[in-house]
Amino acid sequence: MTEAPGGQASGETLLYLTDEQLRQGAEAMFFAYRGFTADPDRILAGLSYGRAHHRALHFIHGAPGTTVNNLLSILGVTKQSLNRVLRTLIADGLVESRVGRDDKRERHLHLTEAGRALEQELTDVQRARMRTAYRQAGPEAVAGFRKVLEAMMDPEQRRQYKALREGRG
Amino acid sequence: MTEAPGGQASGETLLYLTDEQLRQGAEAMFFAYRGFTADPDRILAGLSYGRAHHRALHFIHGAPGTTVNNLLSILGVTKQSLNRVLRTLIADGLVESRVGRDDKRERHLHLTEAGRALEQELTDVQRARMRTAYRQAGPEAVAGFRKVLEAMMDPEQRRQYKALREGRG
DNA sequence: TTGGAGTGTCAACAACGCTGACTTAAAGTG
DNA sequence: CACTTTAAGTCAGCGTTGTTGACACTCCAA
Repeated sequence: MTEAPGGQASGETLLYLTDEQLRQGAEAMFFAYRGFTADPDRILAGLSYGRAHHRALHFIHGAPGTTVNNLLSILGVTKQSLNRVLRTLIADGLVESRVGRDDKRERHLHLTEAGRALEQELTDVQRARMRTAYRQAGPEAVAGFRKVLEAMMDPEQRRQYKALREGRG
Repeated sequence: MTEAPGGQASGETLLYLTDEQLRQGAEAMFFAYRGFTADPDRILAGLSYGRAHHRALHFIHGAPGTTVNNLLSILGVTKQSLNRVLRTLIADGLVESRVGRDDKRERHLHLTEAGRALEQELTDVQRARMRTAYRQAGPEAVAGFRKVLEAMMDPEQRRQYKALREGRG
C-alpha cells in the first residue's frame, strides 16, 4: 500500500490506490470467501442442504423469534426463495414456526433442539477457521478487517449488520 | 465459543475470541461480500452473464495467455462449468482461445478488445467501492483486512493468490 | 503403438436466485 | 361494516452456476 507522498490531510486519510492494489483486494475477497464457506459447505453437502439453509439457521439462531419478513430483509432474497428453504427446515424439524401472539399474521421462527445442533455444528467449523485466522493476523488486523468490511457494505446492509449487533448487545 | 482465560504466549498473539465476536465476523463477511459483488452483478444482469463470467474475465485479464487448466485451478470449478462460461464468452467475441505454440493441446486465453472493455467496466464499479471502503477505513485497516483475508484462505487458495501477485510483480 | 494428459462436449441434475400470479388470514382504516 | 394493506405461503416457470458421468479427439511421450 503506497502512501501519498505529501498531500493534504483533510480528516480522511489520503491513499493512492493503484489498480494492482485494488485487484489484489478483490482477489483476496474471492479466495477468502471461498475459504470462509468451505467447511460448512462440506457438512451441508451430505445433507442435501446448501448455504441458504446455513444462513437461515444462523440468523434464526442469532435472533430467535424473528419473523419471516425480518429474515427476508436480512438475507436480501425473495420470499419464494426463503420459503423453499424454510419449508424444508420446518419439515425436517430443525425450525419451528409459531403464529404471532399479538399479530397472528406473523410467524415467529425458532430453532428446535435438532436445529440448534446443526447450527452449532456448522458454525463451529466456520468459527474454527475464523479463530485461527484472527489469531494469525492479530488484534489490530482484526479491527482493520472489520472496519474495511463494514465500509464495503451497502448502506442498507450496514444498517442490518449494526442492528443485529446491537440486538445482541 | 468462550476462550480460556490465561494461556501461554507462544509467538502467536493471544486473543480472547467470544462467540459473539466470531459471529459478528461471519456476518460482516456475508454482508460485505454481498456489497462487493453488487455493482458488477447489476451490469451483468443486463447481459445474461453472471458472476462466473466476471471471474473468468478478471483472471484472464490478470494473466493473459493462461491455459484453461490453470484457470480451472484458480477458479476451483469443474471444467464443464468453466467451459460453459468460456464458450459463451468466446462465441460473443470477448475471449480469444489460441492453440498453444509448444503444446498444441493447450488453449491460451486472451481478452479481445470487447472483452477488455467489459472487464474494465465491471471491475471499475467494483474497484470504486473498494477504493471508497479503503479510504474510509484507512491504511492500517486495509493492511489488517488483507492479513485476515489471507489467513482465512485454504492453503491451496493462498498459494494461488500469492502466485498471482508475484506473477504480476 | 499404446497410454495418458489436456481439452471439449453432451446429458442430467441440484441449489438457489429471480418474476409473476394467486390465496388465505389478519390487521388497519375510512 | 366495507375496503385496503400487510404477512405469509404457494405454484409454475426460468436462469446461472455448480455438480457427475460418459465419451471423443488431439497430441505427447514412453
